[in-house]
Amino acid sequence: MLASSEKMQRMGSGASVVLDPEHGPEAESRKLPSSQFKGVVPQPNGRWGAQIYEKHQRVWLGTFNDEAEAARAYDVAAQRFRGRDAVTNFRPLSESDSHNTAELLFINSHSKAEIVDMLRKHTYSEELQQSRRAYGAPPAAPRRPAGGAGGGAAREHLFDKTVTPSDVGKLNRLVIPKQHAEKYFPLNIDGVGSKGVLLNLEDLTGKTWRFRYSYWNSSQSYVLTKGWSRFVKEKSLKAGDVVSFQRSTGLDRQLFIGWKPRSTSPSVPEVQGFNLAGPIRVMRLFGVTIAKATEEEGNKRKEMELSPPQDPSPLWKKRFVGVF
DNA sequence: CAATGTGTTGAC
DNA sequence: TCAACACATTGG
Repeated sequence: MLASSEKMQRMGSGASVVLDPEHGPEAESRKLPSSQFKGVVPQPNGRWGAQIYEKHQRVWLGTFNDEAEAARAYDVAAQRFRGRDAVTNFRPLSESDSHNTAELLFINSHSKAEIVDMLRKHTYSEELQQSRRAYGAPPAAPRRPAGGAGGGAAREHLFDKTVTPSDVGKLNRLVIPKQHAEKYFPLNIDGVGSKGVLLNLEDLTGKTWRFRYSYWNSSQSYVLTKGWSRFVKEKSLKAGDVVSFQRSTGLDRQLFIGWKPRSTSPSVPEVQGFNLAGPIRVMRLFGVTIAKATEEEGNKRKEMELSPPQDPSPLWKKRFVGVF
């Protein structure tokens, strides 16, 4: 929604910078050349440092030979620290582009500390590259039919959901329980501003399913929307069936989706360790108790202005040492 | 010794 | 929040 306001941004002041009005020979090269990029500061040795501020404190993002490289580092950090509407040097990263989408998801899937660490070690690009193979993977990325045991990386089970009638109804959406959504599919951090991303998940047949994943402010819930109905249709999903989400533990963090039929047990359903407990009623999130009714249609409750699910960044008090 | 990045200040 | 600046600390 705010995309239009993403102008950009060279620092205004830079233009008129007076390059050292030398008084005379005495005026040594004392002044360092200031950068025209936001978050970039000159280093005595001619290199460039990148930094971002958070809560009155500077977070050092490392040093770089190339000024623009430092600026990009700042942009990445800004994206992670401040979300979609961060003011950046280059990026407005449109989420409609699957390529950028992948990067946004990558960024938001890592802690601030992790992102900063990558920037400082100059490994960000490399790690992003790997993540691309899992997420917004272009059709060019073929995958093994993940079937059997063998070979590749193992999968870790993320979570399951027993689908509700509305999950398989005409609404074309699957509600992902908040607790799981925020743990495994982190979206943009400032409550609003996240328009969702595309998730690629592979099923047992090796087919890749692409779902739009976003947060609905109106219902305070995370949902899979676009693409979901096709999955429901093809798998003939019915209320009570269980869908499960897994992820490769390998370097490529390919996501997988599976499902199994409803348990035959009439009372408390339970299948092979699957958590088939009923709908969530109450949960605590970051110390806030959240009441959540059963997923029903006319559940039009007023928005209750929860504190945004802000990343609890614990380790940004002073410096971050040994945090990684 | 050179490079890094922290301490600190003042402008915005 | 932010960059400028000085320099203590780090690392080879």
